[in-house]
Amino acid sequence: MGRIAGSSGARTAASIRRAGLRLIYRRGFEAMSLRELAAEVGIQAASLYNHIRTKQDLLFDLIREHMERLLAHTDLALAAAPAGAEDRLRAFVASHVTYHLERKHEVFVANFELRALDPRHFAAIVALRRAYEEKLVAVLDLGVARGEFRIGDTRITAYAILAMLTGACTWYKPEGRLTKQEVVALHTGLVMHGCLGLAPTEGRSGTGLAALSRDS
Amino acid sequence: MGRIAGSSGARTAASIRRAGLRLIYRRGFEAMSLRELAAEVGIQAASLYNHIRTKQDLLFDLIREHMERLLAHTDLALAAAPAGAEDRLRAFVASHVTYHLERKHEVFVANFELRALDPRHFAAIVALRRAYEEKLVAVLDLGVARGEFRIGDTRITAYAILAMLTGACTWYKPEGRLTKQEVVALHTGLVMHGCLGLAPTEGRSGTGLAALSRDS
DNA sequence: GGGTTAAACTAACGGTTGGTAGTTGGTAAG
DNA sequence: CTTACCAACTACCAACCGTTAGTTTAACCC
Repeated sequence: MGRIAGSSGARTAASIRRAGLRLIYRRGFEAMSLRELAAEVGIQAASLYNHIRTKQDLLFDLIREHMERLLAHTDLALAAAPAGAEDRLRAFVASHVTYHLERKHEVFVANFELRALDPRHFAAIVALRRAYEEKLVAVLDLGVARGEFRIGDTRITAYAILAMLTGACTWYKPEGRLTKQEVVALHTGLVMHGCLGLAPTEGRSGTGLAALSRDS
Repeated sequence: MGRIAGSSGARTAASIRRAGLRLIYRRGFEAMSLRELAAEVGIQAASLYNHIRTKQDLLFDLIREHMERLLAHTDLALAAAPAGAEDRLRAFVASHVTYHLERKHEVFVANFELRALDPRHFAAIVALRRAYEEKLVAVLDLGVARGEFRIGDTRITAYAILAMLTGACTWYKPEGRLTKQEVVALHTGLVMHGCLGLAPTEGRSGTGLAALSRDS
């Protein structure tokens, strides 16, 4: 048999990427075999090589593409936000959560299959991640510089915020109890109050509201 | 060759678990081969089967053991805490972060290799995870009932908090810039202020402190 | 419509995988 | 001091892995 009637390179390539993402998400990169992927697409395993260079390259491309889209999305959101730190943090949180809730598979793969990348590819992705984290750190630094935020260490706080926000897409289901907007609002509330609050105290404090007013 | 001079079943079994945990953490469960594991332990692959039933069972045992230890650790911390919601939340956060920073490998495996479990084992672990989450939800519910916490949805908030706290052990390094105590303090601050603050508002607010005082 | 290219196929490669069978010698209880 | 058991070994499956080679046919371009 040769080429199949109606087949199109671009369509097959897209199908491979879509199926690959889903399979890696569900079974893990190492656990997914190329025969399995090919079956999902509806072609033979060897035919995959008309569209990908290696299995490793497929993973790398998927992750890199996701990271670049994420960076672009964030730049857009931040560019549209006012100059104030609180507004920018709000914009970042909303952008991050919204984007992540809509890209569950990509997020999972990009976060938890990094170790399957070879050193070269790994370094490239880590650089992109770093660039992304830096955007949040910059917002937090701005807030600290302007006296709007009370936080201990902006980098660690950024990591904590990102972990919290990203975590949402491990349990979020579109048909679930909460709407996307509610999830965004809830996380925005947690982050804003976490950052606007007091610096962590080592001692005991009274009631929450008392502790808050102590600083205002 | 038969049994090797000085070999002991208990010691080998422990060595297998230790090496297995490290290898699964570093390379992933599917990527780790039993020959690789055996080499790390210093025996032949087939000899592993004197100590484990299957590869799958090794993973399950490692995760289950971790979850049970985590539950016990938390129970202890909560039992020692006062009855107030804020104190109990503080105790939970400190317990969780401390324990997790010390068990980086276990945490990673227990969180990200769940999909490698077959349905039976998967269900068992999910039940344990649920039980753990429930402990935090209970603390949050208590705080809401006593009017100490201002949060939207206790279950989602619990997920968000857990994601944030657990995230710490993906970047924490014992020899790093911050001490364990500082990491605990920082996360405690974020969580406490996040929970003691306002319920999330949909509109825009002024400065952070103004927003806080609006509700107090 | 002839020639080129794209995209599928079949067949197979060397290597690895988790797991089993059967054997052997050290360990320890009686 | 015997004997039963434990924990290692060697040897070997059948299945599967990612990948390559070579072939065939549909689609596209001039």
